[in-house]
Amino acid sequence: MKYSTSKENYIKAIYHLEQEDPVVSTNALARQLATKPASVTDMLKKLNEQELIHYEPYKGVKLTDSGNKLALQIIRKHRLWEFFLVEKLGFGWEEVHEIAEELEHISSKKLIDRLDEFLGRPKTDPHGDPIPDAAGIVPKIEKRCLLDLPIGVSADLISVSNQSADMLDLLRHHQIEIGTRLKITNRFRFDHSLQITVQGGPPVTISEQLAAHLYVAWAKDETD
Amino acid sequence: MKYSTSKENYIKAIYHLEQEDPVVSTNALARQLATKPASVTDMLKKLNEQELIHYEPYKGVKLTDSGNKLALQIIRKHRLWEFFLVEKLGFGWEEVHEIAEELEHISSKKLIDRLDEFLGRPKTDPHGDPIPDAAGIVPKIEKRCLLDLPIGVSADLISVSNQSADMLDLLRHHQIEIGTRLKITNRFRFDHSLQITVQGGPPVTISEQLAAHLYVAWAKDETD
DNA sequence: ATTTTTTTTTAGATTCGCCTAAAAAATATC
DNA sequence: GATATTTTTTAGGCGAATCTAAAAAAAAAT
Repeated sequence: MKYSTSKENYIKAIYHLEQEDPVVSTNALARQLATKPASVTDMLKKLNEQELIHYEPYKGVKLTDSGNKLALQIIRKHRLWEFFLVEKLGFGWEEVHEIAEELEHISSKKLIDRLDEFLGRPKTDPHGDPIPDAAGIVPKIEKRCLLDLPIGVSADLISVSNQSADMLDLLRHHQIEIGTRLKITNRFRFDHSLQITVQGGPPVTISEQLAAHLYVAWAKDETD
Repeated sequence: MKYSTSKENYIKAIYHLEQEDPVVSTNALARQLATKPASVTDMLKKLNEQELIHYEPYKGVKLTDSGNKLALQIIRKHRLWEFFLVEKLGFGWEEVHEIAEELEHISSKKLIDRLDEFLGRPKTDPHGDPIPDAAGIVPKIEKRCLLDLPIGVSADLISVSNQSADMLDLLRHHQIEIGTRLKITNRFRFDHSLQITVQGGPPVTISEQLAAHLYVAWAKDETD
């Protein structure tokens, strides 16, 4: 089945909003899609007809199984293209989202499977988000917020939950990227800022705001 | 400036039809785009407003300079993506056209310039058609129809002017591809079929129809 | 338990790209 | 040069996706 770009964008938006709250509201969708609630209602009726969503007036919306499957296909395409753009074409993290928003609507399934293979079947995109496989299975990645990392324990940066140019600028300034080893050396109670070391280098201070967007993995016994 | 996929398709179609006849008719466009003449007239008015074409009712249509530039950008994208699909993802000739028809409408200019670089700035696509450069300059490729090749002169296959699966199937059967060295060893007057050698192998016979779609290059003194 | 506020839906338009049917212009034929 | 044929355009409509303004339903506040 082929769906319009617009419909695919709705499905993807519903998928992402469902992660926060299992029932998605018309207003939330309108905000996410930068459109008006009235337009959303129109579209929800159509998606409901096509059985991509469960929708009852005034009661919010959920993806059906086939809606979920579709969402995962689109996300798979988006993240594979992002990986391609960064790893093969040398784009920076912050540039790729917009381009991938277009590429994710290219329909050929064979294209995406070949691309996956060409890229070496990557498990995550450049921001560390997991790439669903052809069957729609999302690799589970063990990760926790940097804020939860105990003092003195080394951990590797797995993903970042904000990909604005501003944030990536700050990360670059601190020479932090995916895979970088971090260790908390001190916590300041006043503003909850953290003193950390980056790749074993000298300690630097980062804000709680920044740390809240960094996700890391560490082994239980990994004390260095 | 950003144009709709539909408009880009019109511009591309006009460009291709202009190669045959410098003035393009409404009917020819409708045929090419698999649409109705009335729809074409509607669109021509809009393209005229946007100064992509010169259009006067009943008098046919021509691209303006900016229309021409746009057409070349689209063709550049199409052919670069085709090259990518064949050379990097391992697609067969006959599969790539359709996919490239979608990819050619991705808007990022930076993407296409990076892709060009990644691919090694190829001069031709997998069918031997020239790829315009970023400035819209089309490399001139010396080539002549195989039918015009004198008997006994070796020549290399430069391009094919038909990319149907059926044609490519036949080429594959004869083990002919772009770059293959061909030599005519005999011509049969009855049906204008040709006896040729492929890469110096044993002589085989091909139809006039097939030969008419094969374009080759040979040096004046190249007698082997 | 009313009233107020917020959220959501309905009603009616608009733009885009396409359609069919009919009219008008250009071209070909006698 | 008048008539028939073909090509092109006009007129009026339709579905998709959006919008604004107004009505209706749900949720929050008093």
